[in-house]
Amino acid sequence: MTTIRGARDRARIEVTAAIKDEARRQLAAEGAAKLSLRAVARELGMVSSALYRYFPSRDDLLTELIVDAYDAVGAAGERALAAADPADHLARWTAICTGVRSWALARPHEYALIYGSPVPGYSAPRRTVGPASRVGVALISVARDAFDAGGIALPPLSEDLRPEAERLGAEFAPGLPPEVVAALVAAWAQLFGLVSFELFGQFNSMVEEREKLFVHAAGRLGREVGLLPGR
Amino acid sequence: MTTIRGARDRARIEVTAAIKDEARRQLAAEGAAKLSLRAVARELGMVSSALYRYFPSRDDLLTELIVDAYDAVGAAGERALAAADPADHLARWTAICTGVRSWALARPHEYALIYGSPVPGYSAPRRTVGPASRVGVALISVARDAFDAGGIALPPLSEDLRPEAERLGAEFAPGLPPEVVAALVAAWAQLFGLVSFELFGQFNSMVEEREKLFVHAAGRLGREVGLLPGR
DNA sequence: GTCTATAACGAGATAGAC
DNA sequence: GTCTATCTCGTTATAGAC
Repeated sequence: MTTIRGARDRARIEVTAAIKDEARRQLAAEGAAKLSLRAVARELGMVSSALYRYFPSRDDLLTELIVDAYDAVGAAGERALAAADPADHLARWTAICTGVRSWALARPHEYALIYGSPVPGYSAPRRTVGPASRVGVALISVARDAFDAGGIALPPLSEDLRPEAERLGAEFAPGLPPEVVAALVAAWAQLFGLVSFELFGQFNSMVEEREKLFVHAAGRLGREVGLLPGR
Repeated sequence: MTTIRGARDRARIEVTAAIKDEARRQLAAEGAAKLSLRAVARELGMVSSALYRYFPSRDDLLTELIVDAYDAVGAAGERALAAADPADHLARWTAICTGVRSWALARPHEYALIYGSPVPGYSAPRRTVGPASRVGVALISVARDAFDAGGIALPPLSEDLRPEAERLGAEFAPGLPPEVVAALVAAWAQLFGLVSFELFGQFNSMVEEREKLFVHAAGRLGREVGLLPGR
């Protein structure tokens, strides 16, 4: 898409990356709420006003970090999915889940940025929505493969939730029955509940074997969506 | 527990409450990372050094807010449980879940304080552990009632997770089989995944009927733990 | 055109002397 | 407990270097 034309463009890309790297360091040290353009500039030996050539505002820098984080966790899930046994739908599902978890454990502050408390005063713009859905899209793709390969059997949905599930399915997972769509949305949120509890310390001095518990729970989530192993 | 002796104690209690109220207001406006004793004092017309007579440090004030929040969400779950049909185990489970969700929707910033991103530089002391487990204890009690009333049937646990589940069960849910214990821990985390996704904006411009989806998912969580309706 | 630097604004936090 | 001097912040205007 973007072609690099010369030294000028290359320098711009490098400086942009340096700004984001430094911003991520501050994210880890102080949290997103205290991310400051001035501190980033100071650390890079620049003057704060120079940053505005690269990011029109502090919120735009935040948005870039958020989009990058969503893309990174999405890519981690997709990579894990690509490496899984293509014939085992439940294994593919669990692969996405463990891919997400591994990424989160490796980059806890970026995880907190996107799945933790909202940043006070910041409101995410539309362009975060697409990247934010990448993990969900990957989960949907596994459910669709399993459905196409042999159907998925789930108990019927209650009448009051079916219209919503049908609407969601039409928009995000066309072709999948509403029972699966409802289970998918719930499993999607619940997956991140497992990761957040581990990362945010709720399991401290309680759960020791976190990976084993996670794999177990992720598998049960897959079954909730109707997936069966080895099909 | 604490007996109120006179006007001095009453004044102390009132000031303490006023400090916490103001701190909670700042939590909502600026986030936990920016909670500042000075700002609280200023807003109350006090001088910052005076606050140290009530809270030895900013972290102690934070701890108090965290303990209060855990107690409040725990009490909300327990209250909802007490109001549910005692004969319907699945309804009792779902009652706890909706009680937690309602509390979270009513006090989103206190929810974020305890279930959102960790506060940079703050490390929760031991005394938060007890209050933090109240919701979990309520969920366990429902599972125990159902188990005592007629047993719970779940597929056996994989060998590599069983020791951990047995250890957890011995410590937190004695008498319950390890399959139920593992399901309980996972469901506990997943419940807050559902609430966090709704509260932290992941459902924005996506899920509309959030309560309906939540009730559905909470019921499925209860079934994952082995609960059946009306028993 | 592209970038950086200087300076300034209004708002707010902070440290220390008193 | 008060006051002040000095920091921080995001952001903008402007001027000049490449």
